[in-house]
Amino acid sequence: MGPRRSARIAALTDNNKQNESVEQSTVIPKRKVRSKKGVENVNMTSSTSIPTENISRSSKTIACEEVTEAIDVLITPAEPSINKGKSKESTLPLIDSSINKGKSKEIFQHSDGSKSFLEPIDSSWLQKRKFGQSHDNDNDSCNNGTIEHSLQSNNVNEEDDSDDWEEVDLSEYQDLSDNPSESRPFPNKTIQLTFKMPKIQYKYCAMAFSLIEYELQALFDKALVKIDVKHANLLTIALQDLCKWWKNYFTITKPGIRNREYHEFGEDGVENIIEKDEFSDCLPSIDAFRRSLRVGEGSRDTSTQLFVAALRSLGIPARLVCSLQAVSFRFARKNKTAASRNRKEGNGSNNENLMNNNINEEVQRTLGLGKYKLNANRKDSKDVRVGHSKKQRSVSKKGRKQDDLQKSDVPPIFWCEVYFAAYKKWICVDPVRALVNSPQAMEPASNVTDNIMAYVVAYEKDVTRRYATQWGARTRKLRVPVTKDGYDWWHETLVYFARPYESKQDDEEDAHLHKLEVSERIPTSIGPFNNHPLYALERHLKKYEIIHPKQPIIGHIRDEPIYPRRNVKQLHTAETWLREGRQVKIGEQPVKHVKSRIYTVSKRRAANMASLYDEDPPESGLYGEWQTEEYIPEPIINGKIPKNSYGNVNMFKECMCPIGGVHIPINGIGKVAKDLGIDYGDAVVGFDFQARRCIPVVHGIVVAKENEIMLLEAWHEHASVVEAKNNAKREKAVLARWRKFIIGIKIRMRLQNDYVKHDWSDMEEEESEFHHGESEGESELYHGDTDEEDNNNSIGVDDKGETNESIVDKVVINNNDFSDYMDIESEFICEDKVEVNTGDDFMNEENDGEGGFIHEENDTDEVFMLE
DNA sequence: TTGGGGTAGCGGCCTTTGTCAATT
DNA sequence: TAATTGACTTTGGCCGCTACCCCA
Repeated sequence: MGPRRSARIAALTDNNKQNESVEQSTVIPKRKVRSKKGVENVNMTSSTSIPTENISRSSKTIACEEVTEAIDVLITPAEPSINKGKSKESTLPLIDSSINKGKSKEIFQHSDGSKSFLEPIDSSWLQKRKFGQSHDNDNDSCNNGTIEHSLQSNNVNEEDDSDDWEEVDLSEYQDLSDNPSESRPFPNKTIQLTFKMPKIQYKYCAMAFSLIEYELQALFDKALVKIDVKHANLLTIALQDLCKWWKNYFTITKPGIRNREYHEFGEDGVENIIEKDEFSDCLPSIDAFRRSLRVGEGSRDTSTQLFVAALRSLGIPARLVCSLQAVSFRFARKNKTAASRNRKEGNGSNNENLMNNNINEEVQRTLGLGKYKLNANRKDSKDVRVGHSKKQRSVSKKGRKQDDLQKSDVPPIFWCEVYFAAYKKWICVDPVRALVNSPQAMEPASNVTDNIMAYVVAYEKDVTRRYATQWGARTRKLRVPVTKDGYDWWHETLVYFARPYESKQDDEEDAHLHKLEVSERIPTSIGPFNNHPLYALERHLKKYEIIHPKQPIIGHIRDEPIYPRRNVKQLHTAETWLREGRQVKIGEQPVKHVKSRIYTVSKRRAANMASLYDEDPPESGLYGEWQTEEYIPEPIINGKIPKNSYGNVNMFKECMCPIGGVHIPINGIGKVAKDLGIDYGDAVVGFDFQARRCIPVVHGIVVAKENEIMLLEAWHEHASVVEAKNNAKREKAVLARWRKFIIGIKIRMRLQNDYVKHDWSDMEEEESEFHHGESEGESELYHGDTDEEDNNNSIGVDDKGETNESIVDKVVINNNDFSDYMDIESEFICEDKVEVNTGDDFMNEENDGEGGFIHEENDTDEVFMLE
């Protein structure tokens, strides 16, 4: 079996990192080598390595498997006499075909005490066998597409299948093998290399492998010796036979995963739903998975997954395909129907309606399943919920028969694909229904709600187009749509799972899928033409669309011409094209007229006037892109800026700037230009729509280029003058506030000096009266007869912020630069602190006093914040 | 069973250059 | 007196899509 497996894998390649490996395999020339003429001998030793290119490739391949431990291998020059394929040490015992042939249900006692019809996988021959297998696989990868080296000769019936091997001119290698000392690729010295040895992972493959009847294995061997159409056909037959055998072997007990609606998840959450699911089996561990294989029972999903494992054990490059049952982003249609029906009929109470809805949901779900039925231990509860529908009862009756599951022709969620190197294609294989190369059979009917085909993935690749016969008409619409700004959720998601490199095989497959997409058959009904990516009908055109040109006509449906979608063109008004930086060519007439939308007040008035005189409402002419050209701005002559009818310059795009002009995007600079006598135009860059009014957005001005420097210099000068003025204004305002603040302090102190020392209660009363009597600002008590006198009574604050009033013991401004307060003041919040040490502790309360300050208590100082 | 046609309901997009009074 | 600023209004109407129903 070993050498034949080598051949097989050479033809079809390793399948774990399938694309990469398969690509390598496809370049393998016709040459084939008898295992008798092997040129290498591999011994297992413990040493390290001089990795060769081929070996490193091998190691790479193995690394794709689940490997954990590394061992060292010593390669010595080949000894042909040993590798005649008959070495007893390297030859595994022959498989007794009776094990698999007709006696597959024989019961064996396993080491763990369990019983099954399978021979225990830890039997010695199997251990040896899988050891041989692993090396065969490894070595195949080492061949680099030039020659195959048989490392192990565990030759099962070698004489029998020797006819399958082709004679290859090995003169080049004959020398090598006969005279090891002269070998060129391997000099006459020991080469040590290291690679990782696969661990227990092969055990699972071996389990599946051991189940397969020997005739089937032989058939695959025969089919895989060569890459041509003849052998590809043989491989198809082998796959069909394998499927039939698998269908008989594996008993389907559950239908598998089904699509759910959003509301079904409720409060249970996804995990609980999965565990409670009656339709699929939740395999919590690899042991459960293995047990399912051993017993030969499980859901349809498990069946396919195990089948893929079996295929891989045969060396077939197979990959699992899954039609993801994503929860729809739309509302549940059926439920809504039922709910509305109940509403209309008005039968029963709300609770009854609710119950009916639930029942209807179950009915729909069950009907959607077609022939599926639950297994025996679940059926009772299900029957109760299903209700009294006649149709449903019939489904229920059918469902009791286990055969229904087995014979079900409802497309599964899982299936697999096998790579045919001869065709350079992945071929669909459905082990549940024993179908080979029937991709169209994988698509569920449109009325089935439990199986929605929207995203079909094969490992890391989206292969939906291979299976969706109505990709553009139906399947595409089931997906989360691409947003207007181009965000494609699905594409972005797949990026995380994609390999960082693309192989030749990937390119071929992508090209094939693309070909399928663009060659989708024309729909046979009207509906699917709506928004179809390839075809279009005139009736589905949107308001701002037109078909141009009206040739070619692809076909007709009910006497209505079908046009290619690429001929559907977008139309715009002349104004909209202008905003895109394009203008309508001279002499072009609108290709379509639409009723003008009445949005602005001015348009409404125009419409009212029209209706007053029984005139037709105003219309807008629409133009296609082919009727427009790039906007050509007018030139500036003698510094005169060309303007539109509103006295502005349209600057929706930078390319619309008048020739010889420059856009200065500074607001307010127009005033400076005006002062200098420079002609300018306000630059309109867009529109705002507020309260049913269209307001142009002006950003800067447009002037002649020769005036730009002069204008900018004047602008900077103007800006500095304005800034100085503003600073002076702020400074004045801040000083006024400081004056007010200090006066407030003075008032408090006077009050304290005059009243507080005598009687606190009196003070409180009088202060209360004081607050009521005085509104804000200085108290009249401290007003002089004149402003001058008043100022003399107040505390003066010089530029350094120091007071000249002796009654205040100390006023400290915690800021070195007084001017900073001006900036702060402008925001009406002063975060810097003014420390006031009055010597008395009379203001230990928060107060928004006459001076407009707030007192904050502090551990160490009295701190006030200006407001 | 499938699909067309009609209807209802909903969400979202479209619109494309004021006027007047108070204040500075 | 001219220039500037800010409030006003307040929400329409249509398109496109989907769900649903009825019927052929």
